[in-house]
Amino acid sequence: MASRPCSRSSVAIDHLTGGYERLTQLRALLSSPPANLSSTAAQTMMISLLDKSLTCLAAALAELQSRSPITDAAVSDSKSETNPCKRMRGRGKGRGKGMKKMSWTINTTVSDFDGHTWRKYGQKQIEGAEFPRTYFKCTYTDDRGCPAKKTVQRKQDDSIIPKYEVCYIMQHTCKAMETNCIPIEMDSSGDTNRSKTSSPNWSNEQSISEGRAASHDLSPTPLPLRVEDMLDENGDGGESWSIEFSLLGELDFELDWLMSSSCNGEFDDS
DNA sequence: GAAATTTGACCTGA
DNA sequence: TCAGGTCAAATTTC
Repeated sequence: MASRPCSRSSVAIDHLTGGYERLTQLRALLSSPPANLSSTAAQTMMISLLDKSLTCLAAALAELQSRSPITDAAVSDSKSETNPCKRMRGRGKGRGKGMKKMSWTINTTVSDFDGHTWRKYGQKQIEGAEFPRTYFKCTYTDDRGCPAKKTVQRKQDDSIIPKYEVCYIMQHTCKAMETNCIPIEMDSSGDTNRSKTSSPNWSNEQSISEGRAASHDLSPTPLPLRVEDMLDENGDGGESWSIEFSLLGELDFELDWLMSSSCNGEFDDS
């Protein structure tokens, strides 16, 4: 049983708490929408709340990533051959030093919420997968040397809303994350300042935005908000844990933290 | 014209 | 040998 990661970082807890509070407020808003608000304004507020929740969660992830001790337990326990996070060994041109990188996965219906800009650099049909895997790297990889990458794998799912497994690899060094938990401004101006910087173009039929759009079609019916902290029970000492959120029965994302780094702090061989 | 995306080829670890 | 990650030229978009 891995030590509870929450105890490692009060900052991460703060971010998680902030995200939870916003989700709670969102639920309250859905349960009893203010009568003086138009449906459009209410939806705008909901979207704003949701976006801020997501940025808080992303900030928590970043905090945990930057503070977590390095261990190779998770890597050695990699079982999933289709999970890029658990398989990353630096294949490809000019690589091959056996680099192992910090990574974590998020199962989500909204994969473009992380507030970063990404450039697609590849797409690959993965064996056994119905949909191709898409490879992104930070827009600033070239000019700022930011090592952050992510892969997006649409998962086979019978539901209408597509689900994606987003694997983040390495942390952004290009800029401070735009993920600080900002005090909620419960205005109804309609200006949500929604982040439009991430994933500017989801290629092909990969309508990731489609999932986002669907997620915005929120029903006023109060639905359960569930936050579960599910620590890894493998008991192998690996720094692996996940937090699953299920919001409104429509939006869900699972933070599957995997410390897949074991190179004594050398995250990259570049 | 610059930037981003597409896509086939290439490379490497398993 | 194969699967998967990356490169880079061609193409598309703004």
